[in-house]
Amino acid sequence: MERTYIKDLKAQAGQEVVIKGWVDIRRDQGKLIFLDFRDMTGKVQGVILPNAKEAHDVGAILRPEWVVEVKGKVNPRPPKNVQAEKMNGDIELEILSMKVLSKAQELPFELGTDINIDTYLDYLPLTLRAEKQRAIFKVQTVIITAFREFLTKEGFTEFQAPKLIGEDAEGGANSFNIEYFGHTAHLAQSPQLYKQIMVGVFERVFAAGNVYRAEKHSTTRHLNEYTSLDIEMGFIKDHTDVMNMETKFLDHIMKELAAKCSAEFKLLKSEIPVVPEKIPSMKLREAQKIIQKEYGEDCSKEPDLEPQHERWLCEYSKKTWNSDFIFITHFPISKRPFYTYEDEDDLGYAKGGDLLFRGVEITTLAQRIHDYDKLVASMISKKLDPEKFSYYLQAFKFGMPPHGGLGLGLERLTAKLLNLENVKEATLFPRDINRIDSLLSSNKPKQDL
RNA sequence: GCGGAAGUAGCUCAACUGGUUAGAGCACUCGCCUGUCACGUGAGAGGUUGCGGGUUCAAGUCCCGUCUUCCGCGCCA
Repeated sequence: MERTYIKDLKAQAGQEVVIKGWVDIRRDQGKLIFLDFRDMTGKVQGVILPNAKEAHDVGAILRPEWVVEVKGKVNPRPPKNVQAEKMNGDIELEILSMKVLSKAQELPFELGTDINIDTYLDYLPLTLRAEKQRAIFKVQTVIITAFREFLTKEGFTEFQAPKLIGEDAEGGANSFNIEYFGHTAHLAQSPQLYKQIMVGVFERVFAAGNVYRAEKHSTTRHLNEYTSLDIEMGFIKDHTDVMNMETKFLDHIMKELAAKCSAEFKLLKSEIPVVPEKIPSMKLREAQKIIQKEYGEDCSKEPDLEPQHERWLCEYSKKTWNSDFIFITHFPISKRPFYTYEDEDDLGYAKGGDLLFRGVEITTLAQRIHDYDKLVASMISKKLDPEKFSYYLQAFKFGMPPHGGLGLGLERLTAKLLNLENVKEATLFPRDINRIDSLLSSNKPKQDL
């Protein structure tokens, strides 16, 4: 008999069907045993009636996470037992027979109960199965898909940026070194240089891939491996074209989430933000004045925003313009990377900035220098050796349009969208300073093998 | 790297100013239960209180060292 997915059971009322999945919960009442089953499409309650002897024998030994094949009859529930708010709350599967496809050991904890984050991370192959985690990563998939859809429609071409980088790594201090056939190579900190090269090829490009930062930070918003959603576009007027493009793709993402993930947002008790037609935007110096006026802290001499400042500005933006988003532009050019374009009308400051969302920075964007001589001069002023970037510089030697782009931290966006306390909860298998799965964790729990 | 907090049963947590045999809920084992849906219910098993040293008649509790984790900061997305 062919497998029926749990979401389709209702249409099979009165019929005998076979479902396959996991045991979610067992409620054993002796003569009556209730079992909730889960497959990729949903959940359903099964009931073993007293006369189903063989099914009863199997049902009595089943435990959570056992994998089973169940033959049963789809029945409407007795009216007083209907649970209208639940999926399949008006039907149940009368279990006729069951086959155990795989047993599960005793669980270290009940799925879905509160556990500490280190326990959560120690047991990811199990904890990721919980309803909350599946909701988080479904939302994340919808974000990526919507990002792809929108940009493709806008004429962007997706490309795969290399993760193995030679000498021309942007920074150096915070890149991972790897042994590469007798040389030292690096893991990519960003697809930046490649996406600029690709502007020379396709004008508009994007990439969604992992990047690596060898930074010894330990916060709820940092990862050593994260997913960067990157775009780069040619023939722009200035950085505001990039800001407008980001506004539009964020709007599309939020609309897709509203259409496809309302149940997930409800489960995670979070609201889908509205993207204003024009996201509030101000220069760093204006933002610093607001901080002084509203919050009484003088940070006007600082070249950057501190995490507390970012939280304040988001609070202010929400209060003043009812926006969860705010752009802060024109950071000192001296603090930005060598390829950043200086504003001719505001010398010393960058044509670009950050996008803040619900208290954290999720994007850095800018117009880039497209003139070969200016770019080389900028490298030299930053004490970088143009020789090491000769490969990248070819793109500029051979003609590049004015262009700009952005990078968006997928896990930060996901975490803030869903009110998650730690960005690690928005990462399937987070890498941090003391964890690659369990490999770096010296006091991990002893596990039965 | 710096600062703060914490480490007690498989998990989540209690245990007062040091004082009987370190407790509870969930999970687990063995029963009872024909409408549960976090089922209920009776009993049971489960501990080197992270590790090492010290003070004390007595240490989960106080002191020193050490390891680990979480949170904050710098840096960043």
